[in-house]
Order: sequence, then C-alpha cells, then structure tokens
Amino acid sequence: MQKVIVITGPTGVGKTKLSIEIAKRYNGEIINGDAIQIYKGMNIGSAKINEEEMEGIKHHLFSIKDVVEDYSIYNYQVDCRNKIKEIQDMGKVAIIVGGTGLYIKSALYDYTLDSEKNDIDNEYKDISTEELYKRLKLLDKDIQIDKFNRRRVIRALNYYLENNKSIKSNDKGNNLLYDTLFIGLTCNRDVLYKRIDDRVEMMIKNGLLEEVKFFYDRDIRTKPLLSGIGYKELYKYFDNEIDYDEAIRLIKRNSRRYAKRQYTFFNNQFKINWFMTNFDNFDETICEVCNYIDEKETIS
RNA sequence: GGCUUCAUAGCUCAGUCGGUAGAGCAGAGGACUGAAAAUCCUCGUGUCGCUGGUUCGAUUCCCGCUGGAGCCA
Repeated sequence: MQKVIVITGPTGVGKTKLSIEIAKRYNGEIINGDAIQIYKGMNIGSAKINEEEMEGIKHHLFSIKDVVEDYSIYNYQVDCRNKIKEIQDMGKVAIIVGGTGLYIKSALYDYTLDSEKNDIDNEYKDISTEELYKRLKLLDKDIQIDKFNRRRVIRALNYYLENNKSIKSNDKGNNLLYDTLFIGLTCNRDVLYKRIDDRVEMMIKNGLLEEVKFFYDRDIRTKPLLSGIGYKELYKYFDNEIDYDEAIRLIKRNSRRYAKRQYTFFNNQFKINWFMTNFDNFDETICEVCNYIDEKETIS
C-alpha cells in the first residue's frame, strides 16, 4: 500500500525546506496542508514557498483560491483526498506539508462532513451565547462543550436541529484512511521563538506591508485576511487602531501562541514522530528523517 | 558632598493602618468536526534590594549599607 507522508510542526521550523528534500528522494509531490496558503496573494505573510524554492517539485493546493472565495475544511477534505489519489495513481508519493492540524486530520481520517454550510456570522445575532447554550442543552442533554465558545455552541445547535442528533454522535474521525507517516519537525521553544521573531522581521523586509496594503486598499475584509497572522494585525494598523510597533509586536506574539496551540493539537491528535531540527547542519536532520522513512518502508 | 525619592513575579507596577502579597503584560498547560493562522477554558511562592534594631511577629516602622532616579551645591 502506498504511503502518505505528512510533514508538520509549528510555524517557522523549516517544514518547507525538509519537504523538498523528501519529495526529491522519494519521488513525491507536495500537497499544501496550510489553511492560509490556499489563498492567492497571501504569500509573504504565510511564508509560502516560491517557484524557485520548489526546485521543480510539483506542488498542489497552493494559491488555488481568491481571498474573496469561500473555503473551509469541507473543501479541503475533498481537494486533498482527490490530490492524494491523483498522485498515487501516478505511482508517486503524496507528501502533505503544513501546520493546519485540523485540515490534515479531516483529509486523512474518517471525518464526516456534509456539503452544506451555515452562515454562523448572521445567525442568532441578537441571542446571547448563554441562551444558545441553554437551547442546545434542552435538545442535546448530555453534550459536553465549552459553553462560552459561541462558535462551537452554534455549530452544535445547528447540527442537532438539522440532523436531530448530537454533533458528538457524529464523531468518529479517529480512523486513518491511509497508511500514513507523521513526521514532525521541532526544536527548543526559545530557539523557535527567536526564529519566529526573526522571520517576522524578514517578512517586513520582503514587503509584507505592501502585500497586505494591496488587499486593504481594495477594502477586502474576508476571513483569511481578518484571521491570518500578519494580516489582521496590519489591518488594525492601517485602520489606525494600533501603531506600527504594536502591530509588529502582536504579529510576533500571535505567531508564538499559534505555535504553542499547534503543539497541543499535534500531540493530542496525531501519533507524530518528532525530529529535533539541526539548524547548523540541516542535512543531518534530513538524514534522520530519511532513515526513519526507510525503516518504516521495509517493515511494511 | 547635602537633600528627596525609589528598590515587590521575566517586565510594568499595586498592596499590606505590622500577621510573609496580587493585577496587567509576557509566559505555561489544555480543548477542538465547517473562520482552525480561528474559537474557547485553566494556571501567579516571589530570598517583597542587603544588614541590623524595635516587636510575640517586619516585606511593611526605625538606623545603616548598596544600587537607580531627581533636586541643590
């Protein structure tokens, strides 16, 4: 059975670099596993790979949507699975690279998602979260859910109203559909944080402000721009809500917090084999990962 | 040199009319099925600058010392 290789890890560890080497060695093609890199024009801020860095390796699901188009986990699940099939049908290895744990999970595990969607923004606009939670509890008595997490409460309530059963009863999502190798790149926390800070400075040098301004000037305020790190903070800066230094500070801080949440998700949702990144000698890290892949290949 | 003032959590500071202390920021841990770079939950022991005195008891009051800031010479 053809393996799927997942390369993941917190933002800023060097997943992209590793993925190219792995793709070269194992006749692979790369599938994006990052929610923001789906969008066209969000390049610098999302640390998206460029043409030159691809070194001729085929990349999929990068820059496939306009920022004004709808895209979410359901679309990703469909797109990613299609790409895996396509790649495997050619006899090549599918390599998913990215840090959006839920996206990757939804594609590889038996998550069941319907094609319909709700406009959570406008529904229940004038109703408090507390009230919504009460309504949910009335229907779905045993549900355990963050009652202050409005987004989740609404989701659970809608699910019950539409399907007449608990959103939790739908949950399987724990069975892998593919023979998958989870490779995680990591490093010490303080080293990672330093790298994140430095990378933000680099993004600024490379024109992040201009990139964000392009969308801002067209008054585009869609989900990826208002939630993507590096974008939402600069929007606030352009709106004169915060000054420049504060915007940069927040980009760095939010990136750090994001990295921390990523660890939580990966560690609790996937069985990841972690590799300490050797930044002084990256070939060594590549070597370790390849040894691991080879080992797994011969066993199966 | 004289006077004033400050010294408490990684940072900025509160506070204790004397019973060994708490906010914000930073940070840490966790949850996770349609915005996931999202959303949400939980977490505060620190020689209260050092030394001595008064006191049953001092981070708090007093003497001195050290360091910073300011004013006067």
